[in-house]
Amino acid sequence: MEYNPLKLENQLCFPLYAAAKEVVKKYTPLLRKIGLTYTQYITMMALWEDRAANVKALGEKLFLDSGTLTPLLKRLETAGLVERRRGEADERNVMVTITDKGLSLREKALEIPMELGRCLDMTAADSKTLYVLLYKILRQ
Amino acid sequence: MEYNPLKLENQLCFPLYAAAKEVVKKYTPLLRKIGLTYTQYITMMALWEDRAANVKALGEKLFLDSGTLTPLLKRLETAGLVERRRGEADERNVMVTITDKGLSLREKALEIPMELGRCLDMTAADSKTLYVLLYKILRQ
DNA sequence: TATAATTTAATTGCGTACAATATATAAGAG
DNA sequence: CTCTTATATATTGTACGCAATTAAATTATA
Repeated sequence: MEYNPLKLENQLCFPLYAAAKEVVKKYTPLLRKIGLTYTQYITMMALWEDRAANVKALGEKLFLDSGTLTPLLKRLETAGLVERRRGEADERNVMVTITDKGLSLREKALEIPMELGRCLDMTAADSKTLYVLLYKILRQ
Repeated sequence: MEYNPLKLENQLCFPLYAAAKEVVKKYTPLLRKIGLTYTQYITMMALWEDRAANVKALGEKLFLDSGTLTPLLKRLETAGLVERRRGEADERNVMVTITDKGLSLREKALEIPMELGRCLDMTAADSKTLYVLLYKILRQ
């Protein structure tokens, strides 16, 4: 029997693609409670770490481009979670700053990682291995 | 220093989400040559294995629902790669059948897995480990 | 066997994703 | 000090991706 490189079962990318979607799907009902999508959630996570960043820096951190971030940030702004302001020194930059409301949302989000962990059910060792391998891919 | 569950660095889902997108992005220029998106590509892969399947079966195999598949399959039909026909025994089903053109596209796609492998650059052992872990997630 | 419950796709609405392009600002070259 | 080049966002267009709903066909049940 000849090896078939186009068999779904022989793909590495397919389970990567599918697993990512399935896990994001598990987040959805949890994030709904705090009114965020998954992409908005990781954006807020970046801003919970550093209260301000320009679009470019956010994009590099989150692996997203302005085509995704600009409308997303406008939605977060409409929700009162962030502010967007053109940079004063360099007007090409748009500084995104988290608001008090955005900061306080963090308290409500604190339970989410643990709740998700419960429905993911992987050993610590497997999680660590997976984590390392995924960052190997991201570093390329 | 207290453990911060909401740090991007401490997430497992984030690199999963980001790596999946990055890998799909690597496929894009290769798939463009044969006129497919990544999702269309895995759909064709399913049909290269089994020349016909209904939407439900495709959805289960590919982890996609009809909201994604219906318009995607219509595009593949417009491109002449598949045919869609209501089932005769059970008219709820829509049978998707690959055309000759769809079958012959497989030849052009044969190089893609190897080309991608070259720009992914993981050891066989790492690939295998990752594969197993991703399917652990998918089985839940 | 009439009716209720289930199943299968399609549709709707919203939010990503991203390539390609446009626009505005800033930096660099001559 | 112009003119070119580079940089940072925004916009446009296409294609997902999925929750929720709808519609039609089938199956189960009283």
